[in-house]
Amino acid sequence: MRPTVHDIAAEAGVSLATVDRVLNNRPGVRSVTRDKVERAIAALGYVRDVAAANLAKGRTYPLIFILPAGENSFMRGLEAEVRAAMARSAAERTDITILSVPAFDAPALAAALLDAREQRPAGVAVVAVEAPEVAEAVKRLREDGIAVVTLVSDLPGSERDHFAGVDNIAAGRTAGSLMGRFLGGREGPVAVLAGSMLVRDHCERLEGFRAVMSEDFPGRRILPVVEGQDNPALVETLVDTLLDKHRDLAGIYSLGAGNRGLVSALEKAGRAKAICAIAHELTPHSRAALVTGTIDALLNQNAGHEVRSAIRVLKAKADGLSVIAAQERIRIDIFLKDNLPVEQA
Amino acid sequence: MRPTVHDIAAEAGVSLATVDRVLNNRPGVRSVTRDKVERAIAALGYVRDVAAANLAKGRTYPLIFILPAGENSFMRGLEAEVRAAMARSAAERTDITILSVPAFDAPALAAALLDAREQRPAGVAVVAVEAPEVAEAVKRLREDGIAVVTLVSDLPGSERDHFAGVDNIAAGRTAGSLMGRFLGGREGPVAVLAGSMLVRDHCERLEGFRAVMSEDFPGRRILPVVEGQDNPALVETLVDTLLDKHRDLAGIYSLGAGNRGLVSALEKAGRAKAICAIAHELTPHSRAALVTGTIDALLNQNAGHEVRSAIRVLKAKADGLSVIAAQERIRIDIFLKDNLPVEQA
DNA sequence: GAATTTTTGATGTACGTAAATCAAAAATCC
DNA sequence: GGATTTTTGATTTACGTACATCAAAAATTC
Repeated sequence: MRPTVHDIAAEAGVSLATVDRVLNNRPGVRSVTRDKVERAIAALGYVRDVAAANLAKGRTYPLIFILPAGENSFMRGLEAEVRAAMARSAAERTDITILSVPAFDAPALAAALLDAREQRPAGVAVVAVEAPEVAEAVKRLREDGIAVVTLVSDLPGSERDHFAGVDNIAAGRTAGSLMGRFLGGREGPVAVLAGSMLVRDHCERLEGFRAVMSEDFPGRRILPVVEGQDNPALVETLVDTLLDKHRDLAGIYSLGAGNRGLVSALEKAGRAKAICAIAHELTPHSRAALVTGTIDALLNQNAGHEVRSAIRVLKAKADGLSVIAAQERIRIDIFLKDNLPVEQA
Repeated sequence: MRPTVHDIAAEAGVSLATVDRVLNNRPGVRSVTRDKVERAIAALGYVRDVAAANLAKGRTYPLIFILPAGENSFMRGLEAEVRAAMARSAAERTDITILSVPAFDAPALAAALLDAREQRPAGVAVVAVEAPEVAEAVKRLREDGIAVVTLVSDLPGSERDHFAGVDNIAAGRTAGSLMGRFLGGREGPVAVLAGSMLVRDHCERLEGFRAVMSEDFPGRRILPVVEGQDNPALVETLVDTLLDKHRDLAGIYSLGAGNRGLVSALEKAGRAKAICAIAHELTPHSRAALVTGTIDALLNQNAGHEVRSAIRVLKAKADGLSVIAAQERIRIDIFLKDNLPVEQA
């Protein structure tokens, strides 16, 4: 059987109360006694029963998630995952609130962060927009002892505790590698479609993509980036123009959202099969396009994993514990039509 | 606050003892009373506090993992993950034992299963070899009320409770898709290297690979399968022969283990860059080969996920609970040199 | 060495559930 | 309607930890 506090008390020859004082860093223990207890803990290999401890403490973690509003499928999926986590809140001793802010709007985001601060949560998870006022707001939260985790899109240089998201430079590189290889010897330039250069994840994907293209496929011409604001209608118009202007277009890398617009533009023009399209995020729309062949490969970050990781990290930080970075790393999934996960109900 | 058994008792107007009888299916409750309690549970949205319940029960789950012996890197990684789970056993209330059997040896595996049965565990996880005697042994375990999960390689048609592994047909299809696209218009046949056709996972990968090649890339010639027994030395000899015999070889799909042999044969022959190699499982060796470019793509199943899923399922089955299949689905990871996870310490 | 402060022990309650016992009440049978 | 069986209530103990209180013992100070 696994040792308990009683066993430690017996082993160390002290009372239960003293063991408790040592375990929970309560004052009033001589250092010799403390040593005795710590030796007993080490000797028996005692580990606190977290379930029993949480039960006794009855502690809960009030957390706030700040997510962009709008019809972006990925973000709505992310929100669904947060709601799923809310359903588990009883078991996980969390108390989660969702705050919605306009997409790509730094002032609104900063205001929402300060709003969140008023509620004195244990932690805040936020899909960041890169701006000084946002970084400043994050700093204020941290000063109040509120843990802050950036979600999906990071805010480097700020004082956030952790970033729960994928390595977007690697994602861009992967997209570049796939694009280069899929195109093989085929002629023609490649277009890049982003949401907004205000968010870090998009910038990084672009950086990674360009790096691989120039290193490994230097002959391929990359057209200037087009920003679609993650808005399907705008994206469709932009792609219409691209297709019209570049009759020899070989590939499109869509590194943001708004895939619906991309897909309908390609299909409308009858160039879905001819053009190699690589996009991000597995949503019902992008999934369908992958199956029909309009999209050739999808890079995905698992929103569920990201949300669960953010919660784990926030709880740990709120308790002043460190996290095992490797364990919280979010992987980049690559989906072809052949390895799509079965659709969930 | 979340409702407790006391709240249900009050709401239903019965005693705590009666609530307990209903919750734990104990006898001696009239159906009218049972209904009353169940309505109260539904009305209050009561969910059992699993942590508290486990604490009170003090239940542990004795589990046995049966793994193939030998120097197969993937299997050793799998074993390491099982050992990691053993380290967590206190927190998870499991008591895990590992049994090692020779690889691809059905009689030995069947004997090990019956051995495991003698220890009356709550559940057994096994890397299956497909043979009637193995299926028969699994049946005996199930008759004794022992939960059985196949791990990595399945045993379809047997009475196992669950398969914790990837969809290997999809994995083979994915490999085929990548191979076809990476080769593009390049000339030359493709070789296929397996471990043994005695294990289901290898058969299925081959099936998926051949299906995609004939559907999507019908012009490409696929050479007859070569079996390397997951043995690096044997694999190297076989690949030497292949390279010698087919001077125009365009690609190699290695669907089993023994990547070390494949890599050294390719590099020795100076044809590492010219031949498109797709292999399975991320190990230190295959990782290095991916970085240098000898291997072009790696398909991977995350051994840690598989082990943890197997344990969750075994615990649930031991308690007679059902599992959410979608939640236990293991994904197929695709790694290129650009999206390799950072090496862990 | 007496007074004071610090350290330690003993004990009890709480968290939410499981499981058992015994008595009381209600339903069923003849 | 009395005897019997079934159902329900009341109460207790336990799981492993947290946390509080009060008294006793030990160490420190003057």
